[in-house]
Amino acid sequence: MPITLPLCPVAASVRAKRARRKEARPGELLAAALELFVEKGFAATRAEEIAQRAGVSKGTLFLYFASKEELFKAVVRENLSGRFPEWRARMEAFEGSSADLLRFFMTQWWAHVGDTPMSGITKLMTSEASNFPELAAFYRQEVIEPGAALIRRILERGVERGEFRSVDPKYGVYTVLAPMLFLAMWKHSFGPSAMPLNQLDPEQYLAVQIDTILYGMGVRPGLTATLEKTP
Amino acid sequence: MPITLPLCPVAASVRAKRARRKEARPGELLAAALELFVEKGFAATRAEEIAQRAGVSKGTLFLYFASKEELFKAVVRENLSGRFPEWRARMEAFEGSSADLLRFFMTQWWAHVGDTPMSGITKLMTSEASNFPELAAFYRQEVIEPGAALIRRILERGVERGEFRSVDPKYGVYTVLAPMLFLAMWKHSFGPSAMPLNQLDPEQYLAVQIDTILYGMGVRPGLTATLEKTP
Amino acid sequence: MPITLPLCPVAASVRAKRARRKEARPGELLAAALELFVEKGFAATRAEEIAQRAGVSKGTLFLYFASKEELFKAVVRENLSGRFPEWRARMEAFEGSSADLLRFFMTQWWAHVGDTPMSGITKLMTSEASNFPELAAFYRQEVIEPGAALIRRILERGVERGEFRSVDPKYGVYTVLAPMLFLAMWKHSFGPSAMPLNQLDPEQYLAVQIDTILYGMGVRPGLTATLEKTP
Amino acid sequence: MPITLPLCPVAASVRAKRARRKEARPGELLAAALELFVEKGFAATRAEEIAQRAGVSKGTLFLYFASKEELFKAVVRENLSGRFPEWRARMEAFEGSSADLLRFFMTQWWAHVGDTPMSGITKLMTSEASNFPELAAFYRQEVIEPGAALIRRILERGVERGEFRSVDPKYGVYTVLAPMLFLAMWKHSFGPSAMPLNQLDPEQYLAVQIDTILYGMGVRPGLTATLEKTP
DNA sequence: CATGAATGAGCTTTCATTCAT
DNA sequence: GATGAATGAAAGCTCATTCAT
Repeated sequence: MPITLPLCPVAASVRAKRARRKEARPGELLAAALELFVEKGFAATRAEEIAQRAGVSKGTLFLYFASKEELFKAVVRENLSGRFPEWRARMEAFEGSSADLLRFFMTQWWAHVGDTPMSGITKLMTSEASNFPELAAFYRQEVIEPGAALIRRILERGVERGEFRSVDPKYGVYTVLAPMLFLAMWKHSFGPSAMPLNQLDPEQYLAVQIDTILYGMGVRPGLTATLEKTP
Repeated sequence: MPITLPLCPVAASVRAKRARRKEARPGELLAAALELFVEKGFAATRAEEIAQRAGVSKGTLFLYFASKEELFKAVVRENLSGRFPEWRARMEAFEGSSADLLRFFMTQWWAHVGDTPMSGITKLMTSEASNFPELAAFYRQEVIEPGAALIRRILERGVERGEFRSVDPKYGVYTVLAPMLFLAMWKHSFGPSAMPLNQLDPEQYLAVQIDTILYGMGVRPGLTATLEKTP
Repeated sequence: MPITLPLCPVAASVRAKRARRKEARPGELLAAALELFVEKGFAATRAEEIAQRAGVSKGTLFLYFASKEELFKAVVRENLSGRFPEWRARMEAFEGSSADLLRFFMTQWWAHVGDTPMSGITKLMTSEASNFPELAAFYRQEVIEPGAALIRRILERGVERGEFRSVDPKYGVYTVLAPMLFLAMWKHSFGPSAMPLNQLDPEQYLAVQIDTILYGMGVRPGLTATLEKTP
Repeated sequence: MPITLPLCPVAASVRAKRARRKEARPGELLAAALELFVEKGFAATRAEEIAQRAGVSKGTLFLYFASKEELFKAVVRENLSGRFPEWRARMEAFEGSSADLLRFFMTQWWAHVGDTPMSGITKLMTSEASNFPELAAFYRQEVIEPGAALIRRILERGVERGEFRSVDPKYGVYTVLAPMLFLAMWKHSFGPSAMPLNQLDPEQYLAVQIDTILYGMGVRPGLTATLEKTP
């Protein structure tokens, strides 16, 4: 009479449990690191504190990440650069007008980056870039360049399809980038100290920015697909 | 027979020199600290380096400032420029179109703040705001709010005079503020490390931003004073 | 109906393999430890590395040896070659001239000890003697003294047979010992890092040493059996 | 009426006292470091311990030496490499026979290096060379090469003046070097564990070695300046 | 028995701050 | 007042050792 699988239930469960634990560690550490880096900055965050928040000891952290810098890079990869392929694909697959695509891009950024702790990393990198040149180079290569490329393609798409007026491709990118970076920085700097009346509502802020950019690109509301033909 | 003073001519001259410079000390320290804090951030700047650059010893620094934090606060307070009344007056006196006024405002800001070490304070405060919340609130009240008010008046002027399309007064301000803060931050963070091809030229950047903003406000180039003459 | 054992064929085979190798474990660990201790010294050798090279886990190492120190002691004890009686017999049986015997002794040492991993133990013990005094005394008694006795007998034979000039029996031994120990140490310390031009060729080195010693003993080349025939 | 110098006795004495203290520090630290490095090896010696033994705090050590490695290098320079010029000059100025020069060289080495804690550094470097390649390279360049050059010149002098038989210049050096290194190593390894009867007396040891080397070089006692003319 | 994830004491180095001079 | 030598609390990282599985 055949004994049903698994052949070794006990050993299997043991290995599974261990594995599950081991696999969970990096994630827990990455989450703790993200929180603390955002809260206190890269330099001011102690490795032991990260470990503590992740519920492990100092040594364990270095079992999974070779150094504090590597941990930081992993945080960025996990939350930003690792997701670019997916984002790029989604942008490529977008079928609506370029105005809608830009709107989609910026609101998606807010939903998935700006409104999450990851926006703190953006602020942090901007603040500490000059102190950690290696990290800055990494961030530039893994986040800024791909991000800029993504924006550039959106703008080119708009121009190619006759939806946007022609803009300098290099500086046009900043027209989109600046409001996003501003929002990330604001949120983690002066935003929190604002009086209730002066609070900046991110959604409204973005809406106005998007409107102005699109208007600036020559897109009139309600006339999304046509471009002004005036002299 | 009385021994003529001073007993030690050398020491005496040193003392004289010291006395002469004594009142200048805090200022020199603040200037040195500003430079270094901007260059490297608060945490990464060593107290000794500040003292050195100010031409005094480490001990002297702590004679004038109880701690590095107190020095930081003093640096920011010292650099809270009180020029807003003057700027406001100049803006009020401006007689050209509102588009020209906005252009004037932003290029003037670049000439007198953005392109000077003053922009370092902006970068510094934005970077360290979360570590010095009271200071951030102070800076917000003394610098940001007045600046925002100035921008708001320019926009209102444009709308009142029928030159700009009507925008949300609160969030329209950020349309102007964001590119400026972005530029100040960029200049002190990723800018310096960029490859020559990726270098951002501030004047060109600002020109494109201004164009887009104005275009977004409904202003067409060459038609500066009129709005929406297109069909 | 009885369920045929084993319940877990895979685990069972693992267990079998383990059992088969179980007795080999300490030996494999000792061999790996010898190699690594010699290469890098006691302090610089990591326990995990030893385990790895022995093909077991870190935990297993501590199952067989209570601590790294105990492992070190075991390594040295394990390698205290008991070949002295055999060597002594061979020396006693030697029938040629004492000069040839000395030459034979030193080249044999090189062939069977100096040029083998065994010399590592000499280097290791010499290096770590001050950290493990009891072990050093043990090594001295078990290896050095018998070795010195062997050399002493060779010298005495030469003197007795009128082949060597008379030398202090106690310190003459070191005339032979020093070049050998030097070679063993050099090989494991500065030798490997020497520029090609500075490389020391052991055979040539030994040849010159032997020549000088013999010459120093009054033996002239080609006149091996006679002493001091010169005016 | 002239006031006699110094113009500022108090300030001068203060400065002097401070200066004396500051100047004494490196020496105290170097002495403590030498002791401890010899006692426990490079890796096993903790920086704090060195500081403690020198009577200062951990931080002070790093005020004078950039790192533990630099401290070690300074120890070597202070005690070995820094003295080579003087030693070389003394050897150059030597006017006696080459046999006496060699004897002089080796006994001087014993007096000024071998019989001092510095011999421990020799042993230490030989033991740990493979662990600290940078230090090993430094030691080779600053100590071994100059030392070997010195010995080579002595041998060449003897051969040129017809006092020594001609020997391979490369391996001849080791004939002199090996007994010295052996003695240094012995003293710090197996020497201390010897029974009183087996104790090696360095002076006697060296005397026998020198005799053998000279005899090996063809020098007969009492005939120091003439070389055998036998076929 | 064997594993390897986890631990935490321990190490070098930095730097704000103090204080004798 | 001014100095700068001295301090010692951290911080990042390593690795022998433990122990749940």
